[in-house]
Amino acid sequence: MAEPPRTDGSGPGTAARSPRPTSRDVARAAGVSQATVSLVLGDKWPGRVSERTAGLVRDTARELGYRPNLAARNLRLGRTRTALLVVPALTHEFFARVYTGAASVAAEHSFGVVLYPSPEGVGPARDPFASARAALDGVIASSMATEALATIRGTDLPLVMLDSDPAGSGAAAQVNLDIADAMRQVTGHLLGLGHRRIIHLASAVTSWTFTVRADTLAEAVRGVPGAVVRTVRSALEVHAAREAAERALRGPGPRPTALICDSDVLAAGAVKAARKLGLRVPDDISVTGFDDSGLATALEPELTTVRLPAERVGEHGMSALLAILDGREPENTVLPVSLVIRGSTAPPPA
Amino acid sequence: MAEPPRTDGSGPGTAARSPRPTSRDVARAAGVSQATVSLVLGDKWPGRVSERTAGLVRDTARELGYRPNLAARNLRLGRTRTALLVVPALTHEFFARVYTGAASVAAEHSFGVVLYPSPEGVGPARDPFASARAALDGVIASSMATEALATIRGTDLPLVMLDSDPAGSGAAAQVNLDIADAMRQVTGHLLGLGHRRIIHLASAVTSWTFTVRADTLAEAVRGVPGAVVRTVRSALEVHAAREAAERALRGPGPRPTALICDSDVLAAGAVKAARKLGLRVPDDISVTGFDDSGLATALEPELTTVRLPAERVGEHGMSALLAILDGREPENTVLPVSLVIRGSTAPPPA
DNA sequence: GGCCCGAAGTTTTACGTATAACGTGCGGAG
DNA sequence: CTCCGCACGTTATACGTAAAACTTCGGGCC
Repeated sequence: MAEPPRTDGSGPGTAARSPRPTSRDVARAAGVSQATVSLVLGDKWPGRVSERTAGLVRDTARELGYRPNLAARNLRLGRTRTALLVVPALTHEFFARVYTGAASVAAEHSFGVVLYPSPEGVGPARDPFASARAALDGVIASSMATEALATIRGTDLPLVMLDSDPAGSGAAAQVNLDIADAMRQVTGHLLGLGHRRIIHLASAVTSWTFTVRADTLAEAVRGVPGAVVRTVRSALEVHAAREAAERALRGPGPRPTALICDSDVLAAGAVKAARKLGLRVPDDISVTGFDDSGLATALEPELTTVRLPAERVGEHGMSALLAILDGREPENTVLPVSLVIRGSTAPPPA
Repeated sequence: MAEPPRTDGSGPGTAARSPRPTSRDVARAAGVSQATVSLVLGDKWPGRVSERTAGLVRDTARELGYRPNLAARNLRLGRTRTALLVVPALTHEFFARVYTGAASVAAEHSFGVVLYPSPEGVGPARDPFASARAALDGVIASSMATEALATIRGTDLPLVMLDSDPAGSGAAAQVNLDIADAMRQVTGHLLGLGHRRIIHLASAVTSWTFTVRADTLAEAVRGVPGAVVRTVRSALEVHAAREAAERALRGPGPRPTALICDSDVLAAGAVKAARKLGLRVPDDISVTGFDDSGLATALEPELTTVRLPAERVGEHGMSALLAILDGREPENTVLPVSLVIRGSTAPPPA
């Protein structure tokens, strides 16, 4: 015979706890059947139960402090109204904002969002699904979280990809940022100011967006006489960026007059490198960021940067997933971005 | 009779999906009973099943792509190995790091962490538990997430509080940062440099830590001749902080020579305010931060700030929760902090 | 030979919920 | 009066898993 959960202290999760009341307890206390309780509390069958009984049941449930057992409900329904969001790291403001957006749309539809921040560096690459500890209805994954993608594809869960190659991502839907446009705007801005020697300070991670950025940049300067772009890569961290930028600025030949950075963090490093070399920003050298994170306006001068609608990415991702789960056709979105011109860019020195 | 989940498209979450194989399917395919499959895959009863059979089952499971249904497992076991982490907002680096720490310890024990970032401003205060969409074993909550606390206390879930008043938090365990010591270190550093007129730039949210900071600060300057601290409050945002700091610096009487800020974000605003008033940092005015977030080293000068072991907070919080669930006595921790002296502090002008 | 024992499975059960299927009175229409 | 239909409940299942309790079989021991 199966035994009830005991308080045998045989491992985490087995401590004694006063057992939560079940719908059956509520039923007993209210003098109705368990089904009636379920009917009332689910209130999706209007008129199925008389107001009198319904009120009684609701009161009883409140008194007993009844909370439906989600595990049981999930099992019964075969779905969980829970989505997995796979991102590289939450400490990157962009992804924290993506989560926020996704969670807010989810909440509107009584969905939950559980995170899988793929472990950086340390620790073995774990199984996103086991780690989530929740039965999932679908997955939203950033293409940046490269390690986890293989595992995810191994399931038949509906998948929405964020910022991934539109061709062959294997996802049921995609939400992309118009990165190419962003790069065109940045380049246009700098070329317009008169810059010709440009450094592209990029993240060390080669993802789809890196390729797009580099390619767009190359194409944008093509045909502009004297314009040259050199790509330098760095870890996504201020100090690493400072060193990379310093090396680049110290390189042989005429000094570049502008730095296009793939994130505000990298831009912060670039600014520090410039200062260290005695260059004023923006008088001697222009710097652009990417993300329009909190950093952008905290720095001095404030960063000219590309504003990314991070929350929108999460919202659209979640909406697309909901559409899929609903049997509707999901939208593939390309979200517009905008260049925010602040104080870190100016015409190059004469 | 109960019906199986249908693909009737009657709402989100009902889309057609190839049904996942169950342990029974694996059993059938392997020619054993369902119980055997469970026994093998749970592998916690060594020797219970012959190696031959076990291998067969494992192979079959792999072939079919079997993944245990967590909802069913959770129901059966009456626990979920899932904890809820309640924080104000993930976009604050500190809390993102707390999450990271908690999630890493959780992962080591096959636990999951689901987040409840209490909605800021917009939206009705939702039910953290309903929103989590997961059956929970316990809760770790920051005292900053004031709104959600009442709901949480309404349950009998084991609760670990972060940064809350040691007296009467109602939690089974606590993890605190030694905020008082931090404030003493900061004040000592500034007083030692010769500062006497100090502004305390604090967050607008009145939580336990605010009280501790203000009190400690007041006590630290007590008895130091001529030393005075004035508290100014601001939203946790660069621009708001800049304005608040500017107002404070423009106030009547001799100008303060140091600003103690309750977060790096506030410090960034303070630095901007100083610059706007034509004051050099640190020559004319000193500024200290709190958190040692990415901002601290991105700014120029780099911030003298209090380093908070955010990840440790999450780790200890999770460990304490695991201890409770395990029936062990949880540790109440007070984590040490350290002052990191960088370039934003110096002796006051002569 | 009788008996007990361990090994290796299998059968059975319960977890708590949602809902299909099934009563059961009562009022009104024919 | 009969019978239908509605309003309001109740009964009975099934979801997939873990594990206790039971079965079967072969061997060792006295």
